[in-house]
Amino acid sequence: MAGRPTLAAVAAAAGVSPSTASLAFSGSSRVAPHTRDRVLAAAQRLGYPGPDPVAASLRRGRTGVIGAFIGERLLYAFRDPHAITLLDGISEVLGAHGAGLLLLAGDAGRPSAEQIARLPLDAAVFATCGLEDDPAIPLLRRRGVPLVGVEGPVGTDVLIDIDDFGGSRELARHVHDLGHRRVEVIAMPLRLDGTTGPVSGARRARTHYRDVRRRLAGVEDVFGSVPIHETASNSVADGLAAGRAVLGVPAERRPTAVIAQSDVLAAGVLQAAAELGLRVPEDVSITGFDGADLHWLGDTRLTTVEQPTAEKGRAAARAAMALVAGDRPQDVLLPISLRIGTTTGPAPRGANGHR
Amino acid sequence: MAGRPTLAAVAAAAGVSPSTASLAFSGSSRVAPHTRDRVLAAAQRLGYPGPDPVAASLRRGRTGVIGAFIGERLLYAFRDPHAITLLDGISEVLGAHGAGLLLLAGDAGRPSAEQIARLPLDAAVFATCGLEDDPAIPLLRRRGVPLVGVEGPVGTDVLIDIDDFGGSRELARHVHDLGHRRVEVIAMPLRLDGTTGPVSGARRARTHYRDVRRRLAGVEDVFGSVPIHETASNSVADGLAAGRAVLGVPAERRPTAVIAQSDVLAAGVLQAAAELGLRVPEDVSITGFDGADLHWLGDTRLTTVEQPTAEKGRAAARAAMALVAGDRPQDVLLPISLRIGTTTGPAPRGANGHR
DNA sequence: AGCGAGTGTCGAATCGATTCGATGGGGAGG
DNA sequence: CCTCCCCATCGAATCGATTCGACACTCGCT
Repeated sequence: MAGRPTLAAVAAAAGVSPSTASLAFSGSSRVAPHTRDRVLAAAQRLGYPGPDPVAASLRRGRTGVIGAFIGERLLYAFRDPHAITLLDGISEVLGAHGAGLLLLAGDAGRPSAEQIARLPLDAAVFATCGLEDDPAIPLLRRRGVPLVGVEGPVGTDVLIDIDDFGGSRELARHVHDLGHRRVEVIAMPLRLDGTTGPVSGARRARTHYRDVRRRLAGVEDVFGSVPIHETASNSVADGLAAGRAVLGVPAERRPTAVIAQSDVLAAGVLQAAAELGLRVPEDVSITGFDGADLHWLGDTRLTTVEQPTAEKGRAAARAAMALVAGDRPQDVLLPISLRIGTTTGPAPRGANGHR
Repeated sequence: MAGRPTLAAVAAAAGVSPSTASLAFSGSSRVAPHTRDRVLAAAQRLGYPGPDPVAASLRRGRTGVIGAFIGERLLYAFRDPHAITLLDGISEVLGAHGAGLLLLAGDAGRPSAEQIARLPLDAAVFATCGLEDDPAIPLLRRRGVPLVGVEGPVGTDVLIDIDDFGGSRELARHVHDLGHRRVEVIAMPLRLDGTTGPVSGARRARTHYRDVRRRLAGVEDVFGSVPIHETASNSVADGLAAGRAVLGVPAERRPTAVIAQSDVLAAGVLQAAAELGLRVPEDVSITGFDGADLHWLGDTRLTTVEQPTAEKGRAAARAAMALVAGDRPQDVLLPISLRIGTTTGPAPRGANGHR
């Protein structure tokens, strides 16, 4: 009688069997109100805090915990409003189901195998990491953990997706229609190795992230091969650095439009343009992707591809809950739309000469 | 033999007892290398993914999951770089220990009691919610879950704290020394009821958040009673709204200095000042609190009180791990320091008349 | 009064691993 | 050659609840 009271102790105190006590706590209608009250009173008296979640999980086979993988370290991932909104959507649905959200981030890139093996999970969502062959996937798969992928990884049970290619192409066409011919793409990391700068064809071909690859393809579908500048991570700071590199060149070599692969990167490029005294969109057009809420931009409205980020999160969470329940939910393809803002305009005259 | 293989099945296949197989997986030195290899080979052969975490948790009495309470909904909490940095610090330490971070947010303000009762937790950190008497605290306490508080809640086992009062007072003194006499505070929510606008004495006295209260007291220690404008949440948007209200009045009633209770709010006030054509710091001085990394401010360096946010998170996580291990860690008081930036300057002449 | 239906409670098996104390065998020392 | 000790392995209890099928009792109907 040293430790915390158990359900058995409560049952004994209430003069019922453990099974009845359990029924009383689970709110089953098969127990008489009178009996339930007696059990609850006994629990109150003994200071019993309710059934032990771990024991219940073992027996039930479900823990009520859904894991969310974020490719990077928390600090970096959450600099991105898009990632936060996505996670908020997930959290919203999970909360409504009484489930918990377990964050899986890594010190050095991703959660350790040990961590994955030791944590109780009913299902996992690959949220902000489009790594196509994340090593965690087979690990979890072997453990029988249902997997939901968001816009990226392969080998999951369900995929929540958007038309990256189509959206990117539509955006590129808009830029093309404005007369731009010298464009440059500022890309999110193509692989997880910290490389930055101009991207060679070989590296381009070995792009590790599906969303990155598809967005590139959309642009290339319109412009053909375009110069790509890779960033170390998807952040304003890296967008700024890339923007400086791409825009800080003699005017005749400077692109007239910069297509950033995310709004966060675009925000950095906007900063770089401001630093260099370039007017947007008169001197240079800048586009993003995501339709994130960049509150600090003030009046500037970024031309971007808007995706229903929160809904993407919700859909992912719903799919995860469905998988846990044993259903086989459908893949989801969410609509996206071009949003034309104030950061794109006609290409400057005479700027479209040779390159 | 239908479901996933169990440790017992592996043991049988390897020709050893379950206990030995368990030892082999836990990496105990008490098992012969030869035997371990045999067990591991059998596991490989059967596709055994390693010991079930839930069963292990039940037996061990520990789940390896630490909960983090964030007062608000994810979306709002993570708009604040300070909150993210704090959580990153927590995540860093937990990751190093192979523990997981379970996010506890709420649709409507906080996690439901049901959720708290059902989730497996070894300990919990009250991270970004300074609510002094959060109803979750007694709930968890009854369940025997060790609690760590960050700068706020009472009734936890360990408190990770900073000197809000001292820091705020030092900041206020700096403002006072610059000659400002007409100052106004823009406060984070005093209570969780969505009220905004000027704060009455009665409401001031019923401040629910400890950090808010202490920061107020620091200012009042220097300036005496000052007008307070309460915001609906700690966000740039609400800071902007408050800034408009406070600064958008005739110059003779306008404060010469605005003391915002967080950097995020201050960022909003800066925006409001810009909108109203007020120069900072010539026309109005603006201060923040936290020392967050507001990358979008460009050259503007906010005068603020800098706190070691990441270290606060790490300290909280270390305390949580220590509590789980059965230790009784000490409370932690972290140092803070005034950081004078470019947003404070001498009070405009002749502005300090009657109010 | 007898029978069937329905309701409330109970027993016992089960979820899957961990761990302590016991046991057996082999090697070293006398 | 015998004994003592140590090390690797094993048995069995345990963690705390859930759940299925069985059982007893009551009520209603004929």
